[in-house]
Amino acid sequence: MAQRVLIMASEVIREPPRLSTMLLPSPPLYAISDALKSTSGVVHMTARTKVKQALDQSKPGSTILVKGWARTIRNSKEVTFISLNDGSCLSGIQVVAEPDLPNYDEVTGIGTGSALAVTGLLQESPAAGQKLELRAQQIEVVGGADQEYPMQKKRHSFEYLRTIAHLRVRSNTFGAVFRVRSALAQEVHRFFAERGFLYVHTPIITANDCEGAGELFRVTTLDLAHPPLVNGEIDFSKDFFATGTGLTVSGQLEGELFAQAFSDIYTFGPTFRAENSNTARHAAEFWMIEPEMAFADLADDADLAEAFFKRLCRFALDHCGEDMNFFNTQIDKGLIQRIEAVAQASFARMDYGEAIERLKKAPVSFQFPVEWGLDLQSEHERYLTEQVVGGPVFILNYPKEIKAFYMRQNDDGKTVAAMDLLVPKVGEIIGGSQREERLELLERRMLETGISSEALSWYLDTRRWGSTPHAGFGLGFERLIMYLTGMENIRDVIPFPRTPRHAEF
RNA sequence: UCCCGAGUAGAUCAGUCGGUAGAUCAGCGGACUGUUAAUCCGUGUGUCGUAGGUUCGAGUCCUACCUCGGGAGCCA
Repeated sequence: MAQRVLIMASEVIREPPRLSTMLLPSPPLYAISDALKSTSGVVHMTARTKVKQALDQSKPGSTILVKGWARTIRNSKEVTFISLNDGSCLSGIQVVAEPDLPNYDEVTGIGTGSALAVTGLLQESPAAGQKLELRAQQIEVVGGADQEYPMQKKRHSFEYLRTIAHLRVRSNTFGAVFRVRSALAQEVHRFFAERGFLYVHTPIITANDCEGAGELFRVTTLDLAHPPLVNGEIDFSKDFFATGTGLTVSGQLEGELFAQAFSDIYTFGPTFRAENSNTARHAAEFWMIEPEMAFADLADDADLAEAFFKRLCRFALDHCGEDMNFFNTQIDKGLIQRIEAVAQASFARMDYGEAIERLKKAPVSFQFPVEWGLDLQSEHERYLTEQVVGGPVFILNYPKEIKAFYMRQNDDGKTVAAMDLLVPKVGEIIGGSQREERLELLERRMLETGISSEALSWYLDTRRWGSTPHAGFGLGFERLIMYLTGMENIRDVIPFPRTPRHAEF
């Protein structure tokens, strides 16, 4: 029976759906074999093989079909070499074309960036540089590229490549960045799934601007040229949601609600901040991972953050080897050694008070003052993680005045149970806290900081009924990717970066 | 938003004392039986960011603006 189903399935793939079968669900279009899609009229007898598979698993002597984009073309009178890359791995496959091809003239004339479908014999390469190569029997120019193609074989500056973000993904560096990014995103989900964390999709559109994490982007359907007014002010009761709304700056508050039902949860989604930040570390749209645990305190929170961060380092080293080697040689010479050290390290933990003492005793002069009660500046954070500790360090228990209203107040009356994880080169990469679970203390703190308890009544309800000690943190996904790849600008680890004045692509 | 720097060929950059611009790579033409940032020969390439100003004369000096980059703040 199973065999019969298989045969039927293959028949479905070979033939377009007929009227008599239309009562059944239509086979998905993508199931139609590439073999039938050739526009040249020539039917390829082999299914497409990805370059990674061809190089890793295929045996010399087999005939395969690969499809991809030409990175470099080197031709001489009797032989032409094409490096074909399809994004499945950093390496391209070397296609060897000789004049016996019927369209050899066409092949020698193609430009960098052309899309090709190559059928050929996989064979061991007689020359150095690659083990295997593809001796072409047939080359179809699927999509040509002329000399206007803006990417050259030569190395380009990242600044220039940002202006062609739609094409830069075809380069070695950005191929590696986005393969690592994808692999790490999947590992984030695996990490939490293994620990029984619930993945929650918190809303993108929000009506609360209470967290103070940044300026909101406004979301509205009002006619901006003629907005409805009440007493000279815009009347948001006429807006789509009957209230002022914006894009979320954090999923944390909603994440806390879910933690009070599912115990351990996390969010992983886009976050938006309308700050006019012009730095290598800030984007207006970025992705953030925010776990939240009920029945947990600050130490549990730091434990989770440490396990999480080390796991991601280990994963990048073990499963993104080719791309990581590329970063280690081309982008950041000490990268692998540094990440290896972090993956094995025990992260230091230091109270804010001790950090201040250390900074005061430091034999260097800082541009900004060091005083208990003042926030740590970038230069201070860098000194702590790079000079004092020489590795990742949690700074714990900050003065309450410089931290958010929801953080749990410590018994000393001066500090809150906040933590920042600082790492060399990047600085702050994780920020988290134990949350204030005591209703009265939370309400008092909101009053002090001028946050409306009416607008957050749903948040306060979790403290009213079945409140638990709980804690969580936020990890900026792009900062993680920067740290793991050695890339120094956030705009180069996100596909189409949104920063002030930039929303193209 | 503040401070600093930059903007010259398709790309990366040089351009001296103020005298209307040059290198490399890419491109194009040719050569080459195995290249791999291929090599060799030949060849073309400019609103010098924009607008003013000083000057006999401005890529160069001055002013304003625009854009980009670095640093800072905000934070992840």
